[in-house]
Amino acid sequence: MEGMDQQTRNGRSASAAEVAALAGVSRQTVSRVVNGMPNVTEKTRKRVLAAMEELGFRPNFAGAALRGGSYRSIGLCMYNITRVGNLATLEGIMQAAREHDFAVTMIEMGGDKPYALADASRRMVERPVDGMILNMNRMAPDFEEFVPQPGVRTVILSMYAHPRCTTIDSDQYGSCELLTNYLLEHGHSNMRFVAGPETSISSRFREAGWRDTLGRAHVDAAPMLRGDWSADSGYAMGERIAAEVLAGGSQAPTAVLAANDQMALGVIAALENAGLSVPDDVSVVGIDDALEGLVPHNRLTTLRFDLRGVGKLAFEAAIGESSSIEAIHVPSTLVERSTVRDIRG
Amino acid sequence: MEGMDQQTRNGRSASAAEVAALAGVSRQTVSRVVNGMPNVTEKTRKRVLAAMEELGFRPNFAGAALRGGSYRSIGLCMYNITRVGNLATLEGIMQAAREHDFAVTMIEMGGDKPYALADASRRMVERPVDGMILNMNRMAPDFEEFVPQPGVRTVILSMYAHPRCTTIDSDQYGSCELLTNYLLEHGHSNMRFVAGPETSISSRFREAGWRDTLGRAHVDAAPMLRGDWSADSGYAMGERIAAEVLAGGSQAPTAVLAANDQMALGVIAALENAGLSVPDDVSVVGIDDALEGLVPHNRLTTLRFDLRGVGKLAFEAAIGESSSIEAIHVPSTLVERSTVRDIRG
DNA sequence: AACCAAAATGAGCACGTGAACATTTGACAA
DNA sequence: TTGTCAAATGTTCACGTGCTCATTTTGGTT
Repeated sequence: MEGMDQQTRNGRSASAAEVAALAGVSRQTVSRVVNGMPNVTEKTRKRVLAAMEELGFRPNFAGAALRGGSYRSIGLCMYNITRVGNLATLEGIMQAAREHDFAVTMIEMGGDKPYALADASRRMVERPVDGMILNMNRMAPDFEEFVPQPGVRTVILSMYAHPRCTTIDSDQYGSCELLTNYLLEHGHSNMRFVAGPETSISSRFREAGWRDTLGRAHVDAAPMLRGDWSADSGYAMGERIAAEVLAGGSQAPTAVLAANDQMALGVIAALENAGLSVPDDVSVVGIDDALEGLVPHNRLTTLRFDLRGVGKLAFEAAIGESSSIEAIHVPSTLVERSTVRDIRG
Repeated sequence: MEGMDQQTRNGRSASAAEVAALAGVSRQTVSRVVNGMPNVTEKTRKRVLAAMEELGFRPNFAGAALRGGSYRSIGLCMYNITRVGNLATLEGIMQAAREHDFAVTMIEMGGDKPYALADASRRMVERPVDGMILNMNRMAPDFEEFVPQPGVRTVILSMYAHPRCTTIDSDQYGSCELLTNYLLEHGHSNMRFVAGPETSISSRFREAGWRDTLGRAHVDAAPMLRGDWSADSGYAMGERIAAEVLAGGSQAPTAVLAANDQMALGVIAALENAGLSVPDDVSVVGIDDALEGLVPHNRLTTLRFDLRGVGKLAFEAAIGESSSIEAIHVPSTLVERSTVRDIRG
């Protein structure tokens, strides 16, 4: 306990020079001990460590960085942490950072309107970071012409490729391609799609994946239903779908592809309330695999993104030496549970 | 566009000295322009700004911090970002940080076992931070004897008071006190409590709040049911409760207090599956208000924590000049929906 | 004892900045 | 023109560190 409350001169913590003076060695020897370099006698090392302990020595970050050049930290600019996907990505980034003994310096862009990448980049670059990851969940107005700060590797989380920065995202398009094919293979040629809000880029790519896949299979797409990601909006669309099913006829859908799990949950609730069975009457699939632990008896067939993988790749691209610019789409995995029935033959 | 791709010597970005040379002024004048100090001719200022633009000047963070002392950044050590509560708190912290033009430097503690506060503090303190917030969601083994790093204001997110650090948390104890009284006031003197896992501190405080409140009201507490926060564990407990209700008798419960919303959801599902009605046969309340948008027709009466408020207070305590040490418990708000029935009289 | 190589330690510089202090410039009144 | 004073600009120093290079010490061999 002793030596913990010592008043350090001037409010700053002790410097290596003071430790050196107390231990009776040179400052350089202290530096060697701190950095774990060889060529220090065990006896000397102990004396220095004791002095460090006594003074509560904290290596000055600025001094080290000024000399060494690296901050061992990457910047992360987030638009909206609350969104589930962003959170898991953040976790992937944090995990990779920990493995490399990096810290993550975060800033959040406020307001509701999409921010310019240049603004985020400028704010971030005045911080001690070795690289940066910019999250862009709505379309940034300056996406095409954005030029990253020289000397700071910049990675953008986006489905779109960029001429000067590596971009990374879950393969939103491919996810719906996969799910649509999955439903087609199970005999569901008449399906409904419940989209997310128009403003969301993910939503647009998911919709395109669904529409294009149907097109490639020469199946006509029924008019799309639009929700807002919430379970209640899914419920509302589910009521419409239930009416179509109950009305019968050749146009009656046999399956629903919802652009996220919450909406899928709403759709299922509406169908069941209308007296229909899932999957006996209608099959339903969602996207995100976000209901784990949240809902009892979760049985929704859905798609899981490798968001931690996205975070990990983003981190590695941000600190990587390779100057190659790539557009990486991380594939997702189908999670088969029991809301889809095979109606072939 | 011009001047954006210039090769900076040695990989480092241009220094103020180089800007000064190009602009034909002294380095100090550049410094004055950068920091917006007065006493610079408009003509000179323009020349300097042009030179900065041309060289892509980025003020060296380390140099400035070395001289100035402040990093305008606070450290945040998180145990598990994924937990819903932690996320909202993080958001509160980020928002407050943005208002003060601070960045947040995060590190995550890995592994499953509770980490020592001293470890987190040591790892954090070697980063450029002016203060730090330590999140402690399980009991840290060194909580009582922990001594914060000198010169770095340290705030702990915890229900327990600490002799040397300000602590802040949502009032977990008070939350269950409030809900228990709420149920009692509505005539439910026979209620069941579905607790979270034993390892969780929040869970322990919630349980104590429930138990003590019943004690103060001289009402006997029925044996506690233990879940693990998940909806499925709530469902399992709900089945037991349904059996008790259907068995009838004076010991049959009329209400359930679940320690979080997911478990409450599971309880409701089990009760309804057993043919019981909520709230006509049994009233149910949860805690967290975490189901918004996630579940269709959310009607759960629950309690909302002011997690953003917690984050904001934590940030302000971490950068505050006041050296007073407090234990702050942020109160929560009852969210009345329709899963509780008044059965008085 | 004398010598030598290797290990341990020390001295000095450079990093880029802000502040205190010193100097120059420019405008205006006498 | 000259003197005066404030504004503008320049000079020097210190911040705390890591690296390079110089010096001292150690331990073993002849």
